[in-house]
Amino acid sequence: MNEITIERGETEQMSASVGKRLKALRAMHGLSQRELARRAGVTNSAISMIEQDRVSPSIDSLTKVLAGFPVTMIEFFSMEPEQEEKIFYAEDELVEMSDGTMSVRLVGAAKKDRKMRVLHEKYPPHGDTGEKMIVQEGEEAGVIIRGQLEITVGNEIKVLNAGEAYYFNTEIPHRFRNPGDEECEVVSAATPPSF
Amino acid sequence: MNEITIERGETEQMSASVGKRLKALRAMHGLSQRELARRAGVTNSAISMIEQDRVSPSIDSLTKVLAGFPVTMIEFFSMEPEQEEKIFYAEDELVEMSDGTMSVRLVGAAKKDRKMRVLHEKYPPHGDTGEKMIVQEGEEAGVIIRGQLEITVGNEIKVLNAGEAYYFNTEIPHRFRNPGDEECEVVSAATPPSF
DNA sequence: TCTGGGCGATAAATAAAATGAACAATACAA
DNA sequence: TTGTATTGTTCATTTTATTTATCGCCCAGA
Repeated sequence: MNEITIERGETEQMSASVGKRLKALRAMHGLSQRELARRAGVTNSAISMIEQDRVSPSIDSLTKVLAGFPVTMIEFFSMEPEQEEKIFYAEDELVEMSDGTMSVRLVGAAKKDRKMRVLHEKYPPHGDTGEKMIVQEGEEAGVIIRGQLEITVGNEIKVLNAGEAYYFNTEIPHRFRNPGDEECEVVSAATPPSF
Repeated sequence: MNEITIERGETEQMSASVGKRLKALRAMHGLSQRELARRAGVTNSAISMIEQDRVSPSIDSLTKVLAGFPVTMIEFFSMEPEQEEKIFYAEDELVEMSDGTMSVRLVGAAKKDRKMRVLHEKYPPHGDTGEKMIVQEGEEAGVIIRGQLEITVGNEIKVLNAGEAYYFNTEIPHRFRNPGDEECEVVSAATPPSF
């Protein structure tokens, strides 16, 4: 096998950005290297070296460092060094995803790499997500604002009224229906976002 | 300072079970230490030592090892079981998290290992999350149902009215305030859940 | 202008992890 | 039985990470 002589660190794959991640995370929390070092029980030098990607920290030391925030290992690796984007949305800026019958407005459509799908929904009288049950990996929750919503989850059915709420795993087949003669208004959130 | 002589590995916190995790993962895949080592491009000795928790692997080498399956760092640290739970919540079943001034009701409080924090909030006139800005890892979104809500995110401030919405990263310092004389009703979602 | 303190980076010394070459224990075939 | 793999482990050595002690820089305050 013809090996190429490489600079240290070239093998890095996902851990390539450990330094950048840590630096960004520290900036977000407004801590200096020394302050973080003190909280984490390591030296500022170690943090300096890690942030420059001049070393690949051991699980032990990275765990210690992250505990200084505190942030878990999972959160750390899930974190995407991101930046600026749209924050506020006027009612007509919410992306309309109407399928003809009901009104569905997506919050944060402009946001790249969203971790949730938040919707402002309006079911017309007798509006329905359809006969065939929905199945997706993830979780969904919502609050009924106005009117009534019949929710079927697995073999459970319930009509929720204004002020009531739900939270379930979307792997279970489910369906939403407005059984009343009045429009039903709902705000829901789901993760991970299916769109 | 009176140090206690400790066995190596006593400092371990969350990384304490790295060895067990790896061993279990390898068993699941039916690989020998040497076979995994070959795929991962490390030595079998390293894997042996890691599985015995006699060393704390560097991010570099653990990444290499996990690539042999392949399994991501996140998946590795996420390995856990799950179960069933409550789906529907009456209005008075939403867990009240009032801090005196404003009404905050948590959807899905009973659900273990929730990935979101969905709230039905009611800000009294001039209700406020306080002077000191909130900073947390994650994302938050919401829809204004009734009244007005002034939201400060970083150095941006905006008053949102009924039907308007927001979506932003909670690492950016932020604050919520009801500037009006009317109660403000909001449904919000955040991930990961802070409680 | 000087001083002191905090900042991040660095060099040399030390501690720890990864390698390479063994080892004993097991299993299985000749 | 013997021989030959394969398993996981151990140890000496090499390589890498972390600490200790500094450096130069910038800035607030005397």
